[in-house]
Amino acid sequence: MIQREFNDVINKTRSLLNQNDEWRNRYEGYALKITKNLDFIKSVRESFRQWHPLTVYLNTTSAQNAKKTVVFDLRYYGQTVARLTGHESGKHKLSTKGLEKNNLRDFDCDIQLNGVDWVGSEAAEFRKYFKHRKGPRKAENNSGNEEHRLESMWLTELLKKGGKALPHTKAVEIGKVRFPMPTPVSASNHKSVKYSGVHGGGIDIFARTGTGGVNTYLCIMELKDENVKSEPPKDALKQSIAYATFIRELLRSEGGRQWWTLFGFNGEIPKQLILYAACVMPSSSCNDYSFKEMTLDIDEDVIKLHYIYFVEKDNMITEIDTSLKWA
DNA sequence: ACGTTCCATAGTAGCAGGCG
DNA sequence: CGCCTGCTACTATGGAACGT
Repeated sequence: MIQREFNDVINKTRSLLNQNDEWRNRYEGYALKITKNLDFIKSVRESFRQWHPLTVYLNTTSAQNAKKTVVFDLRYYGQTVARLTGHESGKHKLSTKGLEKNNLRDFDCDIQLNGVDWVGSEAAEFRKYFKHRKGPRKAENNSGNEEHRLESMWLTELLKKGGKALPHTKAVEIGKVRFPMPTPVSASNHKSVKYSGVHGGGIDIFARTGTGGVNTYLCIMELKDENVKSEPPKDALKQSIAYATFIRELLRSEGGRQWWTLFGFNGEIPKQLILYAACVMPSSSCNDYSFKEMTLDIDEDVIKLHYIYFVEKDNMITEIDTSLKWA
């Protein structure tokens, strides 16, 4: 029975998280530091504009270190092409250090920036280059990047102001910046979850879904760039269930209350926490609907399973087949 | 009816590009 | 360089949708 396989993932993940509990203090520290820096991060983010098609990301390390300056990643089709260092003074700097090789290889971009002014002509030149460049990476070395592209496309979709493909679903951000949520477990090999400490896997797409109040749930989505027999939806789901299990344990841990706020909620954590775990995959003949409405228990809390099968053209979502009730 | 969160729409401000 | 114009990221506001 497939439900048993899913429950095994939960039990395995919980047991790993109990055997290795270094993550508890570590993640509590993350939440404390990030919360402390949050206003600064937000103020820097609001002090400059995001230039389409470049998008701004913030990682955990940078969020923790963001006291006087904050480093954002600037990504193009999901790939980092530059770093923006925001300063209290508003004099932000742009640098391509360490990224030049791939920028040239993947995007034919030979512009090298060494901490130039964000408002200066060199930075403008750089933005302009990507603004006018058409399409993602050059095809000959695009292997491995497809998932990044789709992830970025989905985040853009879920952060749109209106007319989004998946209504009432919004990506979780930190200080109004895209934030890849880390975990201490690796679940990318669907056959076995393992504990990986600081080198754990990240949640592909982390969102809130619902219309407000107790009717809004965190949704842990695992994105795949293919939907084929060898890597079917249920394997992606197992991955999202493992990460959802971590989020459940995190929210029930010492630092849980602060994470709840960082994730975008004002109130207390509900007595019964409901988390959604979903696979996000291109629609194909392998679409699986068998786990629709399936609910898995973690003590008093639950994980509800969902699917999101989509059709995409030119980096835009054109069709959606989902169990999320808002679509 | 209230509280919460997301959505739609209109208005604002800052950038890019064109032109002299 | 400075001015104008169109475009777009962002903000503000009011409303919708849900459970309690």
